[in-house]
Amino acid sequence: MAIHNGDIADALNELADILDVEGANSFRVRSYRDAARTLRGLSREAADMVERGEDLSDLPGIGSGIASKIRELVETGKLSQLESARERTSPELVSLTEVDQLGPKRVKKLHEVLGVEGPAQLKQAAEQGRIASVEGFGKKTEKRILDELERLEQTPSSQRFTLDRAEETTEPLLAYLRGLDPAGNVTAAGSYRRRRETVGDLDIIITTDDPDRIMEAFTEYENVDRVAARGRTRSTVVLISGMQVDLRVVEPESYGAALYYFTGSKAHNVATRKIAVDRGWKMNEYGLFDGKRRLAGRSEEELFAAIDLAPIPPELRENRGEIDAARDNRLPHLLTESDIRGDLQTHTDATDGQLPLEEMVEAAVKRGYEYYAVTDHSKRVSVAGGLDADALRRQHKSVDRLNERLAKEGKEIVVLRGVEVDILQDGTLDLPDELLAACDLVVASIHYDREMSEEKMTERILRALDNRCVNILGHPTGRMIGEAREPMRFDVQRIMRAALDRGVFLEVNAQPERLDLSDIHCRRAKEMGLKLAVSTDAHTASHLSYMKYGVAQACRGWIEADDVINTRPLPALRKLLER
DNA sequence: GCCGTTTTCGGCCCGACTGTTTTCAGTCG
Repeated sequence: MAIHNGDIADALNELADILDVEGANSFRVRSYRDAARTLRGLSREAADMVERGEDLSDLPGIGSGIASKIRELVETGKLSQLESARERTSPELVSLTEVDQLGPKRVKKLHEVLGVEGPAQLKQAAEQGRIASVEGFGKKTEKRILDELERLEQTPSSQRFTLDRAEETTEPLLAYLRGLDPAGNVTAAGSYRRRRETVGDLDIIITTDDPDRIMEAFTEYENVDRVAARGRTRSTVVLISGMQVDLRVVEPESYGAALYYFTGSKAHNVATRKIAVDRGWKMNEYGLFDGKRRLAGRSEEELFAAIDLAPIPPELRENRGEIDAARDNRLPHLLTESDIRGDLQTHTDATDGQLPLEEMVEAAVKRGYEYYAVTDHSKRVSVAGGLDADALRRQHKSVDRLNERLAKEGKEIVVLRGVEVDILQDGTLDLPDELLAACDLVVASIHYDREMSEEKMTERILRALDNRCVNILGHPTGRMIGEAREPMRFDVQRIMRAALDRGVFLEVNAQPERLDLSDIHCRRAKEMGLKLAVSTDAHTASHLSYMKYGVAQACRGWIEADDVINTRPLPALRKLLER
C-alpha cells in the first residue's frame, strides 16, 4: 500500500485550491475539500477499500466522481486532472491565497489585470502602486498586501501552535479577560477547546454588560502586536507570539449557541445545523430558532437537548460519527486524567532526563499515581547516554532499594523496572533478551534509521513485536509536529493487528510535539480492540503534567478508560504485561 | 461535485467586518 489517506486528501485539496482561483463553481470546490476532510478523518485506508473493491461513494461527501479520482490515485499514484490543472494555473499563483485578505477572487483579478504570477510580482506591483488602481482594490488594500508580504517573508504563514504553546499564550489572556468582568463568562472555543493537536488561531467567547470597554481593553492587551479588526461584537488581534485571536461578545441567552458555533468543527456544525433545518428550524451563533421564537441558546446542553442529542464532548465534534452516536445514546464515556493510575514511559538523569530517579518518583507521588515506570534509553541512543546492560542492572537495583524505602515510608506507589529499548535497523532489540525478560515493563521504540521502504519498516517493527519481552511500542510513528519529522511509513493496520495478536500495546505518547499515536490511529486501535498505554515520556518532573495532552488525544480517538492499560490497578496491569 | 422520507434538479450556512463603494463584494471563520 503506497498511498495513504493524507496523500489523497492533499491532492484533492490542491485541486480545490487551483479550481478556486480559476473561478470554478464554489460548491464544486467545496466538494473536493469536504471529500479531503472525510479522508483525513477516516479510520481505514481508502487504498485498502479500493483493493477490496469496496464502494468509496458510500463515504460521506464522496460520490461517483471523486471516488473514481481516488481510484486513479490509488492505482496509478497520479491524478491526471490535477496535473493538467497545475499546468493551467501555477502553484505559485495559487499560493497567493495564503496572503491575508487575498482570496481566490482577488488573486484571479490580479492575475488577469496585472499579470501577477506569484509573490515576487505581487510585491513589485504593490510597491509600484499598481494594485490600488485595480477595480475593487484601493490604497488601503495595497498597503495591507505589502505589509502582509513582508511579514510572510519573516514568518511563514499558516503557523500552527502545539497545544502546550497555545496554552502558554491563551491562559494568561483568558485570566486577563476574566479580570475585566468577573461576572461574565469567558471561554476559549475553536480547536483549542476541541483539544486538537495543533491550534491555528483562537476564538474567545465572552458575555459582558459593557462590550465597548471589553473590546477596548482586549485590543490594548499588553501582548497584542497589531489589531486586525475592531467591532462591537467581534475584534481580531494578532499577539506577539503570532497567534491570531478573535474575541466575540455575545448576550447571555446566546452564550451556549456562540460557544457551540465557534467550537466547531465546521463539519460537525454543518451536520447538526442540518438536523435543525430538517425540522424547519434555524441554528446559528445566536441560538436555535423556530421562526423568531428562540428554542435554545443559553447553554450547549440546552441546544443538544432541543435537537434530541446527548451532549457531545468538544473532543468528538469532528463529524466522524458522533452525531449518530449521540442520537442513539451510545457516545463513549471518554477517558479522563483521573482514570490514569500511573505513567509508563519516563526518563531520568541516568540518560537524557534532567532529574534523578528519586525526584521523578516524588513528583509521581504528588500526582497520586499507584505505579510509575522508569524507562531510560538503551545504549544505541548514544546522544542520550543510553544504558548498556550493566548500567540498566544497576538502575534496577536502585529501583528495588527505592521501592523498599517507599514502602517503609508508607507511600502507596510502586516503581516499575522498565526500559525504552531501541529497535535496531534489522528489528532486533538493543539489549539482550534475558535482561529484558527481567524487566517489569519493556517499551520498544525506533529512534534511528527512520528512512526505509514501507515494506522493510513494517518487517522491522513486526520482528520487534515478535520478541516476547516487548510490552509497548513507544511513539509508534515517530512523527514530530511542526519539526517536519514526518511519521515513518509502515503498514499501520498490519502492525496494529500484529500487536493485538501478540499482546503488545501501542503508546499514546503525550509529549505535545509528538502526540503519537494520532487521534485517527487511536480510533482505529479501539475499533479493533487493541489497547493503548498513555504515557508522558517525561524527561523532567514538570513533563508528568503532559498526561493531559495524551488523554485529550485519546479522547479525540473515542478512547474510554477500559481501552487504556494504565487505568488498571497494578495487579491487573501486571497481568496484561505477561505475554 | 454531492445529495435526496417535500427532491434525480436545484439547492448547497451565514453573519461580521473591511474597504471600496453609493449599495456591495470579498474574505474570514
